[in-house]
Amino acid sequence: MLELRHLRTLTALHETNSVSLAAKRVHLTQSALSHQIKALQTHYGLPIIQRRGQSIELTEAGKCLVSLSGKVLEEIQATERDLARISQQTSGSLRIALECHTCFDWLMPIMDAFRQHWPEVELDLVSGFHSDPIKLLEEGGADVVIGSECQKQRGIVHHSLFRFEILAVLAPEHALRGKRILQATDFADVTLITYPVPEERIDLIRKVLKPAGIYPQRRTAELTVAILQLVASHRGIAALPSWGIKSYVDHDYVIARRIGANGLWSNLYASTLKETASRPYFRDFLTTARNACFATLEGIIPLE
Amino acid sequence: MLELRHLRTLTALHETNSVSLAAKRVHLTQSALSHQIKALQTHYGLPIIQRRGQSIELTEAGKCLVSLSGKVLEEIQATERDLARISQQTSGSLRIALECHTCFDWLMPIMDAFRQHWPEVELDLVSGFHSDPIKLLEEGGADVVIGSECQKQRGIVHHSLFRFEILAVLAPEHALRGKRILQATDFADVTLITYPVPEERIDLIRKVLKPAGIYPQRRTAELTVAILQLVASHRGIAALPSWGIKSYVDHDYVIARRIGANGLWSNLYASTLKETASRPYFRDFLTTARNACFATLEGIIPLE
DNA sequence: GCATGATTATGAATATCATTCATTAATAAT
DNA sequence: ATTATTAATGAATGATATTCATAATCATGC
Repeated sequence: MLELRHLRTLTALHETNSVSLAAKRVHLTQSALSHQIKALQTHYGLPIIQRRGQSIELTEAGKCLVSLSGKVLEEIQATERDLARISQQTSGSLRIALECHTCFDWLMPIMDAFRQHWPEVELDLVSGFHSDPIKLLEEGGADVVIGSECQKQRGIVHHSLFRFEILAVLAPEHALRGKRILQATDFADVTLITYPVPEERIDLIRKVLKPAGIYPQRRTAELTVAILQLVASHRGIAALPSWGIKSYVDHDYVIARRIGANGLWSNLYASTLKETASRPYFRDFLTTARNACFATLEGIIPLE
Repeated sequence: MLELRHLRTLTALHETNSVSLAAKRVHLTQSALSHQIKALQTHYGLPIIQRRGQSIELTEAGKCLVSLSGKVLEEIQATERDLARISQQTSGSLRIALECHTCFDWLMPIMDAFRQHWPEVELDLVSGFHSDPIKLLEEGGADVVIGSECQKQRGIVHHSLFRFEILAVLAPEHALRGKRILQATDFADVTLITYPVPEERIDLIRKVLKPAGIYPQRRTAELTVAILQLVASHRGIAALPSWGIKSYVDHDYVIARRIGANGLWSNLYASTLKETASRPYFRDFLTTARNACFATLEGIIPLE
């Protein structure tokens, strides 16, 4: 018989077009999803998915169930908000500190929705640069830190968001355009365009260039668009999340290249104090953020 | 985590105001529901039900979840209809034979809804009296028989609908009005008003009067209202399902009395051929009928 | 008031069934 | 061809919902 877990699986399948990726998304194994799918198919006597070579595609029946899933899961979320309201756990503060500037891109619409749903929660972005953002939580300067840190620390909980690839961004006519994959040495003689944060917070430098002993020139800009403009006008190369530059790449404004054979990957977490983690409005924020990211951002992978 | 089974349970609780009755409704034990409820309550940190002496009441949180349940379960049913449409198992015939005339009362609105949902299914009521209605199924004269028979028979499936009480119906000023419970002997000198069907199909006669050797006068009428009119004008006593006379009793048009210490009870089944049982439109009809009956008719009890 | 019958709650045992594990089959890329 | 991914499958496992047995709670009748 149909259960909510099937619906959750269906949406994941729909958004990933892959059984194994969808499995990660719902924190199960690929095998579990295969079994679920098979059970559904025999139950309804209809194929739900169709193999299309490597990836899969949803059949008409599958899409039917996905659209059901969308409606149902939203209604459940809404009801759970109502329940929080009844238990009067509806107010508090959610001040978000961002470690990575690009995250503004996907965070904005989520914050708008959040304000609608939790009018009594004081929602804010913590501005300015902070050398140790996790410290902000303990000091009471922020309630959530969105960053790549996930060291175990008493009193702190790290909620996984997703894994994403950082790509090198070049002008379309750049000399390196011929290479499919860039190596550390390719950065020796270029200017690196970054956000105005210290070296150790730039993954490309910390994980790739520094180990190779390469220290390129740097130039900074505050906004993603500004960085891309500099790149497009041949002032240098940037390294940005794949989803942050997608639309610019699609419009041939810039081109993107993998860094290293396996690519340069980074993880994103939403870290909070233990007490914040159990607040209904934070749980709602978290699931909304995850759903929105997986639905909107291409090329991201679930963590754990 | 919330699952559909919880929602199904919630609606059952809402409609019965009793854990044990709700348990029967969803074909589980009372204990299972108690555990489910407890799990939900600890999960949301809110009480879902409240004991009110013998019965229970839903709290605000409970009602919240019930209204969710209503929406969600309907959407699922609708989607499952769509799936049937995709698998093209959407046409056929559903000719319904009624063993008990009173069933018109609840069947009518269900048939109307059914026509909307399954326009390609030929829906009909098989008219006239039939001595052996189950035979109609084998002969191909009907697709569903709604009656109280449930003898095992190869090729036939009996789908339980509900259990209900048959009450004696009297004029408010009737001589027997003082008795809370009527016995077989009380029927010795009265006229029994029934539908125009043979004795063996009238539960009161078959189960109560015949065993006691009592054969009262009989008078027949085609329609329930006609029977009640005769009762109200002192032409005799009738024996009808509790839910069939509720509104008349509520308006003091007639009064109702239990027959025998434990009451006279009867079961209702929807019987079909095995092949009909698996048709999506029949399954939809069945769940709709059950839901509608349990939601509308008071005093009925789930079977099995 | 006490006993009785009916209802709900609870803890331990059980059974069910979803999930994982270990493999195989299928597909794409080098 | 070979290797690397991905999906499918059957058996083993593990989690957990359900039942069983029982206690607690509450109305009702005597």
